[in-house]
Amino acid sequence: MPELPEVETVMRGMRVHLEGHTIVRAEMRRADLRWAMPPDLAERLRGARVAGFARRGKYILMRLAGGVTMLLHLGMSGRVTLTRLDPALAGPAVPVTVTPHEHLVIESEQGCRFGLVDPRRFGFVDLMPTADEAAHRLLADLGPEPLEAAFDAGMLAAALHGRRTPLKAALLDQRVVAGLGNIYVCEALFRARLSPECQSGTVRMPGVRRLVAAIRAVLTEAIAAGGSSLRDYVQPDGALGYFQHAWKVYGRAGEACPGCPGAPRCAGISRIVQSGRSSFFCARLQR
DNA sequence: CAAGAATCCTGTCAGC
DNA sequence: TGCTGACAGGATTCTT
Repeated sequence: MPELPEVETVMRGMRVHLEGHTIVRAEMRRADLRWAMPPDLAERLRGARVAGFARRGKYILMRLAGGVTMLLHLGMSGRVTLTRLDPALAGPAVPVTVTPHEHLVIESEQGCRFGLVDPRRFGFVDLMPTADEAAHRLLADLGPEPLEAAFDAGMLAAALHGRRTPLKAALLDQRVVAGLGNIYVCEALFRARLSPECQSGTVRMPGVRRLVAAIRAVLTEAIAAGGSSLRDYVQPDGALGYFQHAWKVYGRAGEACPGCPGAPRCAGISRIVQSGRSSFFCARLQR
């Protein structure tokens, strides 16, 4: 579920509430996520100081002072809750989540409680030496970070070159660019006026430039809005992201296209299925 | 090799 | 109200 903007929002929340803290309690309630959590996860977290956080694509990296990194992926339904245990400390006292789907709980000496909730259990948690982060099998093949300078039209054009797969599928491929998911690919393609069905390798340079700009813009705006809330995603403090109100095409099948007001030949927003996932687009505007 | 389908799992919602 | 089937933000693995 969570795509780059939601993962970035969660990571920032963890940074604010946990950085510099010392873990005093860790409890693994259910280890069998997509892949099993390391059996010794809880004991390796206990006593560690949280040194800092990073994000790579849709992955959160929590670095511990002892040279260990906890890798966290939220899958489709993963959610993080952060609550204050001590009501004397700043911030509202939030009731502790009661759900059978809270699989990992971490508490800090400074009074923060972290919970990982994931009903579908497509997410996962792993540990690795911080020095080996780049070589982790799930991180090693990731493409460029779309909000970093290295991601530009030349790089994207090279990644798309020779590909016959539909553009939609290429952009969902985390080796092409890291962090995009179904929602933001649909939105970026709409902004770039490119069809999700067009063959990746045939997109000309002006289109690739529009696409790079559109990806950057939609992600930047979504992060500023705290991500998109739908179904079960909320920010770690419980607040709703509000970027879902800014969607132009995602989930809007049958509605009028906001890009061609009054155009007689615009059939509105279409929904098609590509490699098992819904694509939303305007067939008049996106070619 | 590359493209698409199947798969993991649970919750929600539309339609009958 | 209750049941059934479709569908959901992901990413790997299996088929063609």
